[in-house]
Amino acid sequence: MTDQKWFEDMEARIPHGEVRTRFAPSPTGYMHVGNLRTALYTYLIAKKAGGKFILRIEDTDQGRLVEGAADVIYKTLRDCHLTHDEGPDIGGPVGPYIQTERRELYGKYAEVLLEKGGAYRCFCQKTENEAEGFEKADDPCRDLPKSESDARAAAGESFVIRQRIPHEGTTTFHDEIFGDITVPNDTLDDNVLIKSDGLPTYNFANVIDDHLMGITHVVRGSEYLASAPKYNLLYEDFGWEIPKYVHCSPVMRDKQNKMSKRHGDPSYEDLLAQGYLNDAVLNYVALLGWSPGGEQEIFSLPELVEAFDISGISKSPAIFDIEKLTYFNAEYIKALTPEDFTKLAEPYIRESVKNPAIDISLFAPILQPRTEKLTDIPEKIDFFDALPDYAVELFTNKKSKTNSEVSLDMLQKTMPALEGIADWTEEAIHDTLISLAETLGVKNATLMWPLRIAVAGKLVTPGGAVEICHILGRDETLARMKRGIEKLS
RNA sequence: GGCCCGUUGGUCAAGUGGCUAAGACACCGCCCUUUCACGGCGGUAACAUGGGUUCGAAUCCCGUACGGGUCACCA
Repeated sequence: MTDQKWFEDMEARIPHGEVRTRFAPSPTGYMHVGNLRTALYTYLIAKKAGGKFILRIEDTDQGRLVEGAADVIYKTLRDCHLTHDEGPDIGGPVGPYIQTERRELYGKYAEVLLEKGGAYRCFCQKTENEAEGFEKADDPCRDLPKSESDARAAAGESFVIRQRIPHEGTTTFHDEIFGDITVPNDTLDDNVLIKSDGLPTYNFANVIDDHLMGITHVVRGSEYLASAPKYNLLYEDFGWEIPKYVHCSPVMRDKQNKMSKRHGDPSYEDLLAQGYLNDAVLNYVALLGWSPGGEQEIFSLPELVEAFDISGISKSPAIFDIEKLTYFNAEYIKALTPEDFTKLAEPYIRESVKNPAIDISLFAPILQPRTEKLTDIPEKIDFFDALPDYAVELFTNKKSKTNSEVSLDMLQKTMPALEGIADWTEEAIHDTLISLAETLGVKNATLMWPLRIAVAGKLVTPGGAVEICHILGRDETLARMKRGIEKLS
């Protein structure tokens, strides 16, 4: 096959007439919150337009390869239901979808650019102290005659391929979020396109792949805003259509710094481990830097697809607020069916409640309305397995009108009542206690407070005395009350 | 430092020349209650700054300050 034919075939494969977006992470082994948000927006733009969402792995940095990193990406997308239509794991019409598997292709396009004059070989060796590189005007290779350049390359001399950027004029590009941006060309450097190991840099691979994959909207972090003019120049050199750019501002940890693993900020995986639900994280993250305009805040993924619009993305960076995430999480937990809640909460419940006699489905009603994070659960119910050694002072509560004597009295009168209950149901316990309080002429709290303290042994409990007694079972309840009476006597 | 970008309450944010400047989280108070919580009700709190333009500027223009990005054979 001639090269001409090869290029024609490549072009022929490009899909047209549909919105195509791509999430193009480099495989680092974990998912940043900011990355997740970019993936979400990318997905939403495609799906809102009925288009395709594509996954491409950008692994051209051989020095940073991480074992199994791509799997983390697949798993995250799957868990978040950001289903891609094409990608390394499922294939597609414009594959391969991993850049290292496309390596020879970049070389061919670089040759084309060399031919067109949009790039040149640079034979200068990189040195540590000259990390800034040569001033482009001084780069002796920029004006090397093509014949000499070809000869030295043929002779096996090591080189990189650099983009030849005009010294004069300005370049303007349009971003969907920031609008038109114009920069003087003399502030742009002749970046390396092909490294000496033959692999492309991000700057080149991106342009080639986005074109060959028919990408219509390039969604990425705003750190690429500065190099966007160079990409435009590349598209122009090739005579290719320029995609729409969507540069998203970063997610920050505070006013000054981006969120980062280094600073100990949580990644997506960390958040899950901290007891956050992936749907809640996704919902929160969607609203971090994007506003639907209305007052709705809780959105399912299909609702996000419906509501999403690029014009709602904000220009300025957004600070990640774990407290608001926690609020979303609590809302999502409350919205769970009791069955789903129990299933999700089981491992956390079992951390504290090892007694197999206790039916853990009983916990949903008391835990679900007051659980912000799944990891809060073990501490909340730690008294079920073993009664803590508590202070008698807990029996004293002003609002409930209780003190040691009152509590002792209440406990002693409550015991026989509970012993007499036929069916140990929540309703029966409740009714028995309420009518007893009425008979005794005391307010409900005066009766309930000492009971709750006696059976739980702590001040703050999920649920009230009735629910706790019910879960504990009659024998354990009575045993704990007896301990309370002994304590008070 | 050059170039580019941004700036509404503590945080996320609505707002596109007519505002008494939404809403949410957080915070505070009150109510309810079998504790805490949940729930209900209410409250504190913002247009970085100086000049223009205009009958009128959070909204348009210019400057200043502050913050960010970028200037790698990393992405």
